[in-house]
This record gives sequence, C-alpha cells and structure tokens, in this order.
Amino acid sequence: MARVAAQDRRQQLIDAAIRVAERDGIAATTTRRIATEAGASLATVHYCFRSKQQLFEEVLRAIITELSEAAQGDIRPGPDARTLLHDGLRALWEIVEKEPGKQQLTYELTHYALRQPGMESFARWQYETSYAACAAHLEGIAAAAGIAWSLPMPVLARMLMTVIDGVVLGWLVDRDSPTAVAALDSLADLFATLAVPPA
Amino acid sequence: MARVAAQDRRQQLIDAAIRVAERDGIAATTTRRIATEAGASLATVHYCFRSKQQLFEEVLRAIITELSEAAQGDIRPGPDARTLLHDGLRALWEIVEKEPGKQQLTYELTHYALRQPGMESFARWQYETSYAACAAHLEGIAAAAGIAWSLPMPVLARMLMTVIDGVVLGWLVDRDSPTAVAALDSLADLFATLAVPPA
DNA sequence: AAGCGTCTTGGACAACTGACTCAGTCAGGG
DNA sequence: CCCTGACTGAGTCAGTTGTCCAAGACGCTT
Repeated sequence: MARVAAQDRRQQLIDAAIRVAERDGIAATTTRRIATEAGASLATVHYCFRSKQQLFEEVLRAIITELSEAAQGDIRPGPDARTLLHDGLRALWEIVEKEPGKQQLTYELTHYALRQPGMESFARWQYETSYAACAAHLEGIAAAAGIAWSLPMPVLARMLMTVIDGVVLGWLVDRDSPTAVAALDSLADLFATLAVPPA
Repeated sequence: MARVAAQDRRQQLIDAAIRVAERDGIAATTTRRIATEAGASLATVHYCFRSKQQLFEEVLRAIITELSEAAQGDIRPGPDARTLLHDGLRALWEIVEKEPGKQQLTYELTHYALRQPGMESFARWQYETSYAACAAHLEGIAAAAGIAWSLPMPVLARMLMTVIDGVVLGWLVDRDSPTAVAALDSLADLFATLAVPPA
C-alpha cells in the first residue's frame, strides 16, 4: 500500500464505500468490504475514521452534495414553462436511467438515516437540500419563461420533489421506462398548468 | 406457552415479525427478536418455518395483502371526480399518519426485496398490486362521477401511485403535515383536470 | 388410562460476520 | 538518523444464523 496523506486516504475510503453501497446496498456495506474495495487494510478504515458511523456520515454528506450539484441543470431560455419543465425532467431522467444504483442508494440512505439514532437529521438535510434545488429550478423557470407560479413555493417544491421521487421509485422496481416516462411527462404537463401570467 | 396449532403459531410469528420490523426496521429484525416479541422460543421459529428467508417471504406476503386491502376505500357517490379524488386521498392520508411505522416498513421492504437475490419479484408484486389498486380506485371514481379519464389507465395508475409514494416519503422524513397535505391536495386538483366527459 | 402424534422448550453447537483495538512496523522529511 | 504520521496483522468481543437434541407437555383417540 502506497503511503498517502490521511486526508486523501479518507476520500478514497469514502469513494470506495459509495461504490460498495451502490453495488450491494448499505446493509452489505461493511468496513471489511470498504477496505477491500479501497485496496486498504481493515485497520486503515479505523485509522482514518473514528467509527463506521463517522465514515457513513461523510458518505452521506458526499452523496447529498453530489446529487444537489448534479441537479443544478442549466435552464436554457425556452418558449414556455411547459417546455422548460419537460426539458428539466428529461435531463434529470437521463441521469436516473444512467445510474440506477445511485438512485437506489439515496433511498436506502434516507431510510437508513431515519432508523439510525442520531442520524435522522441527515435524512431531513437530504430532503431540505432537494426541496431547495427544486425551488431554485422552479424559480429559474419562472424567470426564463416570464411567468409566476400560482402556489406558494414550499408547496410547489414539495410537489415537484414528490413527482420525481415517486416516478423514480416506481421505475426502480419494475424498470418500465415507457410507462414511467409517460407518467413523468403527464405530470409535467399538469404541473405546467400552475404557471400563470406574472402579477 | 399455550399449545397452538402450528398454522396459528406461524401467523403469530408473522405478526410479531411485522411489529418488530415496524418498530426497529427490517435490518434489526432478527429471529431472536421475533421469537421474543411473539413470546415464543427461538426453537419454535425454526419449528414453524424452514428458514428466516421463508418467514420473511410470508411477512412480505402478509403486508402487501394487508396494504392492498386497506386501500380498498369505498367510493361514496359524490358530486364530481375532484371531490372523490380528494376524499380518497384524505382517507388514505389518515391511515398514513396513523401508522407511520408501517409506511416506512413498506419502503424498506421494497428496497430489501430489490437487494435480496431471488426476492426482486416481491418488490415487483408489491407495486403491481398497488397499481392495480390505484387503477381500480380511479375506475370507481369514473363510474361514480360519470366521467372518463383522458389518459390510458396504466399511466394514470402510475401517476397516482407516484403522487402517493412521493408525498408519503417526503412526509416520513420531515413530518411536515401541513405542507405535505397541501401538496397532496394540489396534486389531487391537478389530477382531477384529467377527468373528461365520457366519450 | 394408556398411547401417540403434535407442539414446545432450553440449551447448546459451529460457523460466520460484524465493529473495533492495539502493539508494532514501515517510509520519508527534517 | 530519528521522529512522526501512515499503515497493518492479528487479534477481541459481541451478535446472528441455522441446526440439532433430549425432554417435556398437551390433547385427542382408542
């Protein structure tokens, strides 16, 4: 094992943990597997992190940060809110279909965090971050299309997140892309009816 | 321990397993805890079930069956599709808020089944059952309100399930009932616009 | 009442995996 | 050349699972 700064080794272990969790699920993400995946010894894991809990917290942080960055789709000026909504969701959908393991992992992490005493805040943070991203996206659309939304932003953001979560979850189970995309498109259509002329 | 027919004892163990899983999560649902919860000995578990896997399969079957039965809300004749949709979702929401543990468990079970080799079919079955229940409900509404739906039923059913899943999942994380209900109501409103006069 | 299946149990076993510890080794910068 | 930080082998200890057993308890039939 090459000698590496502890900070770098930590990052390697976090990356390895994410790979294992994506592939095998969080339940199967043990310190041993993480160590093997990273090509390090088990003891190294405990040298770099005080506990598995701490490692997992870093993993969660990394994934949530990565996700919220990936969701920062640029909004190209478009004809109307409906088109912008469709484009945004389609772009998101491409990412989802490309990395099903990562999506599955985010849900698993949510439930894991909800169950783990002292980690509930991570689940909440995950969703707050997501809602914020949805809100930003919707405000970007309003600005680009010159419209206003006919519902309060917190409710709107939750509705959008709801739609995304629901469609992704359903698709993860049966992988029925045509129906999932059809549902997504129709929901986007419905959503677009909430766009109104600015006050 | 009172003497009980093996068949009844099996049911008791399944019920106990569900209680433990609701309370502590599936990951923490061990054979020993199940036995304790049921007030039976560990040996009884293995007397009644060939393996933990078999017990879990029965648990899944029981929960999915129970859920689909709970979803069979009766549709009272109402003025319009919008009202019927709202009533149905509100009724569902009452159940959700009353038994958050059960909801959390269903999601965990989905992901558990998706990860467990040879149990993916349970996850698919779970969602097929749910979609069927959604479709039945929507058709009931159409009949009761004398309307038709402007989208194919498979897509519609998935959209409804999407909305339910998404709202419940979001609520499980932050328990923000007002916003969740607001989102649910608005989504029901949107959904209602898909009701059209019959052909 | 005796007999005989059907349940029930405590206790044990081996095999495994989990997180975590620690004394000690090694490499490279000063 | 030595010291600090990186690394590790070899453990500890606890938990879970599947399996088995010998023994006992219960209730139904004859």
